[in-house]
Amino acid sequence: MSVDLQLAPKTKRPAGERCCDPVVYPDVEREQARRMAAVAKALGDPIRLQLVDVLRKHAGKVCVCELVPLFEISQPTLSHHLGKLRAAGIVDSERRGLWAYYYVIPGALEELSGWLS
Amino acid sequence: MSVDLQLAPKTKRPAGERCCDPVVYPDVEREQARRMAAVAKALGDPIRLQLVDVLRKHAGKVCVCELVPLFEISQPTLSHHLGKLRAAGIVDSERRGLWAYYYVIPGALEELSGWLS
DNA sequence: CTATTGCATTGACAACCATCGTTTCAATAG
DNA sequence: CTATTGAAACGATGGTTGTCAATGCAATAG
Repeated sequence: MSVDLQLAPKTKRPAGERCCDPVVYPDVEREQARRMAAVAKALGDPIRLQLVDVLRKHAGKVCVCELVPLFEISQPTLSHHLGKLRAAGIVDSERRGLWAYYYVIPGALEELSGWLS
Repeated sequence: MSVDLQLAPKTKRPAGERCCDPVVYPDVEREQARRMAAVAKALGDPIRLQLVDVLRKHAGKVCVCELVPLFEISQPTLSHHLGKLRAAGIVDSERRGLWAYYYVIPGALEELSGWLS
């Protein structure tokens, strides 16, 4: 994430003049921003953030039935949240018999994490 | 962010038994999750994320009129986005003369950044 | 001082998307 | 067969995102 904009001088000007010239914004930036915003948006719910937290701790895999009692929401709602995290590319699941085991995809949070720090 | 849950064993069980016992979830965790999710939510839009990026780069202050030409949205819409970032405690503004200068509040992203990495 | 110009915020509104529960269903195990 | 897990479908509610119009302020012009 590097922008390098040519910002107009922030000095006082007489009224009647334009404030600043338009600046082109690189498209690459826009794509990166779109990706990172999608991840951030998926994390923008306390339940989903806690879900990711639990899944990251238990690096292996956690079955959905173990997640349900942690939150005061119904099982279908939890399933819905997991589906959103999966759609955002943050987690994935693996079905073994009756149970579905979720895990955080390695590196899924790297881009955002790197940009933030 | 430390959860320390007592997860039930992920072994196969005969049908007819409950999958796992309910587990208490620490309230402290919940508050942290709520705070970080609020920040993530504010960053969950490409425009807002790029706004934060630009403001972080120009650590000083950038006037709104310089931000407008960077995005293909109207000025009021940009103002709304800035308002959301301010409501989330990520940025603040300072008015000098005609212009409003925005800056990222130091440390505003630290908690989320630390949890992510 | 008053009028005018320009920057930024705020409000109202339409269109869209998210959240959540209830119900339903496919798949699996006994 | 029955019981269980987890996901999909539906609808009700509420929140986002965007525009335009109106307002609040600062600074210059007369």
